[in-house]
Amino acid sequence: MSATAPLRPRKAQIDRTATALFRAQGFAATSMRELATALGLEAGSLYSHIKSKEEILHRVCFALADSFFAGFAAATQEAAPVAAQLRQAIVAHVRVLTDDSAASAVFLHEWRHLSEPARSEFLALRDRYEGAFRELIARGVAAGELHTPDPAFAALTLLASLNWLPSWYRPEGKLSPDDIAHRLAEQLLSGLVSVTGGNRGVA
Amino acid sequence: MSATAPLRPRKAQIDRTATALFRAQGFAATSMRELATALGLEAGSLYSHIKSKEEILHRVCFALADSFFAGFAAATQEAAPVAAQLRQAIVAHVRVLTDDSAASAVFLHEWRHLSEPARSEFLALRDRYEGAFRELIARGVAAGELHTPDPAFAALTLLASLNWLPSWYRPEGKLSPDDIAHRLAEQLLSGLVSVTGGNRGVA
DNA sequence: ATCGGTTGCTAACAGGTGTTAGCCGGCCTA
DNA sequence: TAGGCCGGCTAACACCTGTTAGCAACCGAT
Repeated sequence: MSATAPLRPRKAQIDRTATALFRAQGFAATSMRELATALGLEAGSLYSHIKSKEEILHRVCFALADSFFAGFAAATQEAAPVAAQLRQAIVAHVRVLTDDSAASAVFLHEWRHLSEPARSEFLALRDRYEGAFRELIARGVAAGELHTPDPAFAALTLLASLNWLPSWYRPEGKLSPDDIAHRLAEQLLSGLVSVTGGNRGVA
Repeated sequence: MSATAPLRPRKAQIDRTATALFRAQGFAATSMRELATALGLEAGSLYSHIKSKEEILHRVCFALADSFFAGFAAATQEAAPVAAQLRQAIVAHVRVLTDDSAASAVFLHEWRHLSEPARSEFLALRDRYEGAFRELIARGVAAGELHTPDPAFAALTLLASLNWLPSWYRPEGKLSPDDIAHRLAEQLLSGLVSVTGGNRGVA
C-alpha cells in the first residue's frame, strides 16, 4: 500500500469527524447531512473536498491497514526469538488500535460497506495480515517456543482479543497503551491459569 | 428476562431471514423491501406479523442475552473449582455463539441501533454478563487458581477472543463447537507460550 | 351460505438519502 | 482594478426508506 499525500486540513477534519460518527453509529446510519452539521457545513459543501461518502470509508480502512502492516513489519524485522517477535507484534497492533481507536473501530466493523473491488482488496489485505500472525505462531511452535494445536485458530483468537480494545479503551484510563499491550501479551502468551506444578495439561 | 411465547412460523421465519441479512449487511443497510423479497413477500406484508423493523432487532438481541445468561447459570451452578467453572462458562458461551452465529453476530454488533430505553437495558444486561465473568475470574485469583493483575481486563479480553467466533465459525468446519470451546479454554487459560522451566514470568 | 380471522398486495404517505449544478462572496495575485 | 480560485450555500434531483390503510382471497367454523 503506497503512502498518500497529506490531506488538506478540511479534508482531514472531514475524515476525523466522519470516522467518529461511523464508529458511534455505523456507516449506513450516518447521513452526509449529519456529518455536515457536525462540521458546521451543509451537506452539499462536503463535495468540494471529497468525491463520495464511500471515499471516506475507503480512505480510513486502507490507511489503518497501512498502519497495521507497518507496525507488524517493524516488530518482526529483527532476528529475535519468535516469542519475542510475537510480543512485539502484539505491542505494535495495540499501538495502532489505541492511537486511533475510532478509525480502528471503523476498520474492524464497517469494511463491509465498501463496494467492489475495494472490498475484496480489503479482505485480501486482512487475510494477509492474519496470515503473518499465523506464520509467526507456526514458527514459534516449530521452534518449541509456543504451543498450540492450530496456529490459524490461535492467531484469530489472539487478534480477536486485541481487537476489542477500540470498544473500551479510553486514553484517560489508568493504563497506557504500552501497559495494555504488555499486559495483553502476558495474558495471551502465558494464559490465566496459575502454574502450580502439575496442573498444566489437565483436561 | 422472561421467556416468551413461541413465535408463529411466519414470524419466526421473518426473524431468521432478517437476522441473516442484518448479520451480512448491518441493520441500517438492510431494507424492509429487501427482507420482504427474501421471504417472497412485499414489504407491506411484513407488518401483518411484526410491529416494526426495530422490533425484530429487539427480539433477536434480548433472546440471545437470555441464552447467554442461561448458559452461564448452568455452567456455574455447581460448587466446582473456579477454573473448572470458568472452563464451563467458556464452553457455554461458545455453545450459544455457535448454535446461532447469525443471531450472535447481530447481538454483538447491531445493538446500537436499538432505541432507548431498550438500548440502555441491553447495555446493562451486557455489563451484568461481563460482570459475572469478572467475578468468576476474581474468585479464581483469590483462590490461587488463576492469575491476572486485572480480572476486569482479563474478562473483557477473554470474551473478546470468544466473540470472534460468529465471524469465522462454519458448522461444516472440521471442529465441532465443543472442540472449539475446549481448545479456546485451553488456549486462554494456559496461554500460548510453552512452559519450559524458567520462562514463566519473563518480562 | 355467511362470517370472522389471517395473510398478502397495492398504493400511498411522509420523510430521508447521496449527490449535483449554479451562484455568491472572499481572498489573493498580476 | 480585475480575474481566478476556493469554499460554502441553496435548491433540486432521483431515488430510497419505514410504515399505514384499504382491499381481496382463502380457509375454517357455524
